[in-house]
Amino acid sequence: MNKSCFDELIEELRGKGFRITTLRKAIIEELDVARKPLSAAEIAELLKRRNLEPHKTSVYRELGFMLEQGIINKLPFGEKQDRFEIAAMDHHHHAVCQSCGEVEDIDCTDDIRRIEEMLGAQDFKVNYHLIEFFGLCKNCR
Amino acid sequence: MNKSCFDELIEELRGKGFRITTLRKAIIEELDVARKPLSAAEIAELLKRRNLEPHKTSVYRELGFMLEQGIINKLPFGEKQDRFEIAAMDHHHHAVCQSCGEVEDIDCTDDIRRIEEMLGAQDFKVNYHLIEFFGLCKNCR
DNA sequence: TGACAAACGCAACTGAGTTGCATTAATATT
DNA sequence: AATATTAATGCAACTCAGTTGCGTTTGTCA
Ligand SMILES: [Mn+2]
Ligand SMILES: [Mn+2]
Ligand SMILES: [Zn+2]
Ligand SMILES: [Zn+2]
Repeated sequence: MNKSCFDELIEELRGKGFRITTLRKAIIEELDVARKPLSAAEIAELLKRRNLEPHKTSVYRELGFMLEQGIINKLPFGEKQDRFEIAAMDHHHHAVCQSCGEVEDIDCTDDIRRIEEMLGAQDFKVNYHLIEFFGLCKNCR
Repeated sequence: MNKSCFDELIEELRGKGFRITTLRKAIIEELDVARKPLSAAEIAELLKRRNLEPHKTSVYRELGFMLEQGIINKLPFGEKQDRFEIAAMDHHHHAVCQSCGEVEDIDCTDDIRRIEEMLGAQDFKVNYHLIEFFGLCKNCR
């Protein structure tokens, strides 16, 4: 259970001279509370429940901004929409339930390191990797 | 070095009663020769060099058909376009060069199995996984 | 060689994400 | 508190990958 990072992120942005807008706070908070990768449409839906209805352009621009600032990561799950997750947690991957959509964080650093060492030995320099598992969670199987 | 599977695939389709059209043959052959994941646009470009200029609808429909038949797999690399690869090779993953686009097949079955066993122990039943590495190949680093 | 359905081409559409530009609002300054 | 500055926003129009409906062509087989 990773702790909230809302306050730290807000302070980081304020410190860099960026404005703390209603939308910015709300998106960071939703991502922080969700603690799992959300699509732009899912974020928009969550914002609606707070009576915020920003234009989709603003949501995408804010997500783009947060990516630039390294606050979030973009995770392609092989769906049509991209998904976004708070970056301020230890590097990890996911087990995604195809039935209920639940997402479990998984740590497989050691196993991945082994693969990347093998690639390194073949003179391939890994910059990043895409590693996600899909199936059925314990509630849905 | 995996051997060609063009003839087997054509016979399999003929046996199932599907027609062997110019486009169908050409797409299978391009994927078979390329031996790496190709996007629909890349396939269209390769077809042009054979003086075939099918409508993009036909390319997408043919790729859809081949997916249904299990002849190819769709691999989301986190790019805008999907990529497609002949399925008739042993299950594997890729090291993709971000500079020259070269793709190396990699076998990391043992390491992945370890992760999936861990997930199984947590009662998560893995159906499939998405595992690709991105970086610089030995020629580009 | 002709009949038939699978495959094809075309036009129009969809849906996620982007761009240019005018307007609004968060912050700094007075 | 009022004002100036410009980052952030809203809107309309766009892009681009992929899809759909439908009429036409063509591979296969009798
Ligand atoms: Mn996560
Ligand atoms: Mn491959
Ligand atoms: Zn589930
Ligand atoms: Zn390279």
